Amino acid sequence: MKTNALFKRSYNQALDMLAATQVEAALPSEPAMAATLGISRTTVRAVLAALAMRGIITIDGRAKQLLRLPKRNDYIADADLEPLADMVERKFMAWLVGPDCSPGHTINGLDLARQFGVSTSAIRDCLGKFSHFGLLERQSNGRWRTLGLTVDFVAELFDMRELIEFRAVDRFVALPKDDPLWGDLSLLADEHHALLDDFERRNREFSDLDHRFHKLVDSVVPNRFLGNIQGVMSVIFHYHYQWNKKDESARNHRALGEHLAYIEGLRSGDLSQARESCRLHLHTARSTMLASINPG
Amino acid sequence: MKTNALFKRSYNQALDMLAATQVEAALPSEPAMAATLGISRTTVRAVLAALAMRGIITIDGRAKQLLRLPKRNDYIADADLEPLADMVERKFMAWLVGPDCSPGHTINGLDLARQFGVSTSAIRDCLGKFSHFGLLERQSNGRWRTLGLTVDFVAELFDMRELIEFRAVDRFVALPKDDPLWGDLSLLADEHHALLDDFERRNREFSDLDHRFHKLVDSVVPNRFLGNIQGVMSVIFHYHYQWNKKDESARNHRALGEHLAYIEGLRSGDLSQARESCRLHLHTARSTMLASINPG
DNA sequence: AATTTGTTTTTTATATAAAAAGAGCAGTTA
DNA sequence: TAACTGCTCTTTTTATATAAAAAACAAATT
Repeated sequence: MKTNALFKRSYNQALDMLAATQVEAALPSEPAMAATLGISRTTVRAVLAALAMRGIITIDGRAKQLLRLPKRNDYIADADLEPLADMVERKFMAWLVGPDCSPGHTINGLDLARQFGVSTSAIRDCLGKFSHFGLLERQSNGRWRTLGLTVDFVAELFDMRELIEFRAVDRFVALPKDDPLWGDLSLLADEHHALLDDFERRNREFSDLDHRFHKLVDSVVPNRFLGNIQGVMSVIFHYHYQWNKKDESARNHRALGEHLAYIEGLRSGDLSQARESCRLHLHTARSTMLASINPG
Repeated sequence: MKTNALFKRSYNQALDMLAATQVEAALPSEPAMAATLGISRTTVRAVLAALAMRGIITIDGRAKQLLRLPKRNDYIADADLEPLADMVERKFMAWLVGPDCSPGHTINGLDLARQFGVSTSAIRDCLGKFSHFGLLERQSNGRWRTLGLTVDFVAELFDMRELIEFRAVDRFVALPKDDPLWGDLSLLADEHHALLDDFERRNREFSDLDHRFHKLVDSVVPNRFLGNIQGVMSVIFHYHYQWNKKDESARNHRALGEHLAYIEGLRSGDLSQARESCRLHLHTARSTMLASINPG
């Protein structure tokens, strides 16, 4: 049956909300809570019922009241709060780059299902997703073969990225000076400087900033296929950098500088300067990725 | 349970083989038949058992003999020989461009399953596939929304195609003169001329030739993400042109001519000529597609 | 009259079950 | 001794069943 991860997440969120409420205060209506939590009223009602059962609130028709502030052990342990598909994806990526899987390996879905503690359906969905990402191949007999996170794969991924981003740069430079994107770019530049100023403490925030910066640049050429490719890239980057913490700080510092040069290139209005600063940055990113995949 | 389309196809193929055999002749071994039909011995045995049951052959250990030649009604009707996934895909594409579906429409998986006469799992797989193709979108509440085969979609599809093929052209022109691809290109040019010479009768063969031509050009820049995009394109083209037979002959004739100019452009070694002939052809393809989607 | 709650109906996500197809082994035959 | 058959075990594919979540509806309250 379906997992109730949504319920558990919402329950904990509701506890957070109650923690900021006065005891004996009246609680908002069900539709209001549903809107706040971004879930359906059905789930809100399930959460409210559970809270009442635990003695945290009382419900009498539309009179809902907070009886006591939530305590630490009222929360549902976050062990199984992750959506199933995310968990499978995470474990699968770990398996894919781990020692149990070499490129060209034939995948045994049943075996993976047992290893991950999920049903074969979940594995099937996951395999389908990654095959669209080009990490797997479906053979004629219906079996799956890994292609692996190889040097070739990364090279092709970056080829595609460069193709797309170079075109975006061309369009970006040509934007009229009153386009709102220039303002967004300025804000991002400020964020870069702020991060540099407090780099020791905040360097881990770079990953998010990087994502937003490239997303902004690419947004001048909206294309849903590009979205797909960016999806692959963020999955790869996400897992990749999770396993390669070595030199993370130095890497981020260098990238920050390159971003600023890239932003200057865009602002200069000079196409060749913009292209060159973009090329430099993407080249560094490619080398970093290749070096950490192939550390030999 | 799993469909036995493979068994049925193999059974009919076996009948074809038997039709070319002498009555009372000894039949090949199971492994031999498995290799010939490209299936496992398990399925061969199921087919042989069915043939024996029908009195077409006798089996006694390894002594297998043809009793009588197969007749027309020995064949399994080809109604359900199509793999399930293909059938669902076909029906889904038809539904997607049909009157029951407008862009932005929320998809009811259960309803589609009933309409198509398949289980919801099959629909789910199909929706997953098309979402990677950018024709559908998954909403936060887990529902699917159609984006539809709109003008925007086609524009983005062709943007991507042009981006990829222009780059391929650059690389193609720079190939050394002894590269085997030049020979392949010559063969394709010959096929184009042969098709033009007998255009009245054979113009329907253009679709296949078109596919092979572009595949050859793009093969100079191997990239698995590109393969994904080409996958979308062939699905779209396949269904699109199936429903738009109008002006097909004239369209194919024009494209043949453009292909030949394109081939000349590549052979000339002159980059700007190659690019221009490519641009012209892709531009025509784009207009044709847009015109037939938006006939108003 | 506009919300809110209580209840019912739909729809989705996942596990389970079962058929189909593949893989492999041991004994047998040519 | 090399290939073949009969059998068993494994893996994949699909349908079905069921819990979770959403949506819709109706009665009640402010």
